[in-house]
Amino acid sequence: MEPNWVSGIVCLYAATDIAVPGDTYMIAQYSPLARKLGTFANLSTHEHSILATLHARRKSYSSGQDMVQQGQPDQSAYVLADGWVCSYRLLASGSRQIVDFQIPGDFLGLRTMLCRTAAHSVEPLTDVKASSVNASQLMEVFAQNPRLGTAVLWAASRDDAMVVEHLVGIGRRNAVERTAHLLLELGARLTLVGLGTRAGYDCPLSQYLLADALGLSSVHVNRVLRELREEGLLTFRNGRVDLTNFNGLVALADFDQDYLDHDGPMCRH
Amino acid sequence: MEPNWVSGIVCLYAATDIAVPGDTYMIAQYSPLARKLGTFANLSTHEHSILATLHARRKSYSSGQDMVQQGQPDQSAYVLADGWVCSYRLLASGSRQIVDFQIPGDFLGLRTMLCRTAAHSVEPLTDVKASSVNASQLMEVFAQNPRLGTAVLWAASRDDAMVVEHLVGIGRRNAVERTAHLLLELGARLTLVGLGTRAGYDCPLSQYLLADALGLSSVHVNRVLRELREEGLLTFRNGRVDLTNFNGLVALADFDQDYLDHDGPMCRH
DNA sequence: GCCCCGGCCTGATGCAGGTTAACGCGGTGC
DNA sequence: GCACCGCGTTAACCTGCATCAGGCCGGGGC
Repeated sequence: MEPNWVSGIVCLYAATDIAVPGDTYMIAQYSPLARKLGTFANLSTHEHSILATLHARRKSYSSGQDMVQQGQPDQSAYVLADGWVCSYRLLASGSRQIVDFQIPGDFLGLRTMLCRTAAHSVEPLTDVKASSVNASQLMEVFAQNPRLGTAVLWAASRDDAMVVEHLVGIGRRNAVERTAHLLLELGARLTLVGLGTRAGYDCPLSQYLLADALGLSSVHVNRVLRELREEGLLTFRNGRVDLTNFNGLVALADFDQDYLDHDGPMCRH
Repeated sequence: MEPNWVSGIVCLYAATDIAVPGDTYMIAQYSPLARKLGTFANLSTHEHSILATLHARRKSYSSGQDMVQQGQPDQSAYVLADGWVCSYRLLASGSRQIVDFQIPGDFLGLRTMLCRTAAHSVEPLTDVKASSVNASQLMEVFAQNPRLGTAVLWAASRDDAMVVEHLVGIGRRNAVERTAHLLLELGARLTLVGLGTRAGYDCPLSQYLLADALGLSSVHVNRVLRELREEGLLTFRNGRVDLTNFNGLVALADFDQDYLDHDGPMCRH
């Protein structure tokens, strides 16, 4: 038998009870996914062990080789354990638009799993470790533990919010603001899974990739990065982003520090 | 008792059986929502009557007055019965980006309902009739009839696909292509609910609104519309869009006619 | 040693689209 | 009647970014 999306949504919606704080552990030892969900709701050891089952079928992919191709029907989703990935759309003109980057702890293709046809391609940017999660597996987790389900849906809706944020950025922010915003967002997301701090993070993106995500040419990305460096705001060199002046960047980019972590269903004010 | 998202998702996922064709009726008499979902899966009279219950609590809103404000927690969603609406984000700079327009048959704020904080504001562009749907009501529909639930989730994921499409457009298409694409997309969506044809449709959008959706200035939108008119591709005047040369537009905009209607979970090839 | 290639950096030039500033027109309030 | 306002339209000017073109550096193959 295959479980069922609708009643899953139904259960999840009611599942807003909070874990007993005493029932939690240090999260440093857990997977990025567990860390991420843990910032959203304290997770019990039992819940951590359920999450661990999602990592059962781990595979490796090397950079360059596509994981999902635009238009292909594909039913399984992935949880990214290690490495960076991007999802993008190709246009007839040959140019491409990167819709989002995925970092450890992120889901890949949750939506694809639902609508059965990939709306965009997915390509690893580094060597990648990911666990494939099929629908029934995920559904069972949801059914066993609605709180986890809520957390996962929260994560998914956070991803959507980021797509909207990129839309707003490309539509209404200039190149410098947009670049600063993207790099701050990546920083915030990486910090959530313990891979970055306010001071900076390691970032395997080339200027070409940044360009495709920002809707700019790589030449102009280069100029923008130089500007940001000369203004003493951030330095991006040798695969490392240093947020020299964090507050200055936040002001420049009109970055909402909260939108990534504090508006989940369990964090009502 | 309040039903629950997770098990709802779980049920929905399995619900891919197709309605018995004999069990359907002419759809002309039904609501836009029913027409839209009907193009995706034949609906029985029983299913139509369930859908009708969603329109129980109908309200009117007049253009100008906001329905949902950015950042406000709000738990109810809406089904749009009549009129046009837009969802947008305001920036600190004062400019705004319209994320999407909603037309009759569309849901408003499904995502907001899930994550409890509005990511963007919603404003009626015309006088509007909408039915507010709270979570438990929707969940009950899902529980009673998973096929309907699947259809609704399909509609929701189609909306997401459109946001991605807008992102791609703003990032990588020029003003003319982007404008043509948006107007074609609106045409396709309106046709689905019986409010348009390949020849054209009524459209209450001002050039200012188009500009905010396309990431352009209104002056430039004017130029672009003139170009499209002079090329004999489309005419937008007095609240009416005439698609003079439909195929030409599709070619110009690299418009994928299928992405709106034929990739739902029930339409696997 | 060589070449090749991917990534970074820079300058020159051109154009798409922003900005500002007008004008016209229909509607509406008084 | 006039004044006002929203919307469409156009022209003149300016600029942010693309495009083209080339140089630099480091790593890998041989």
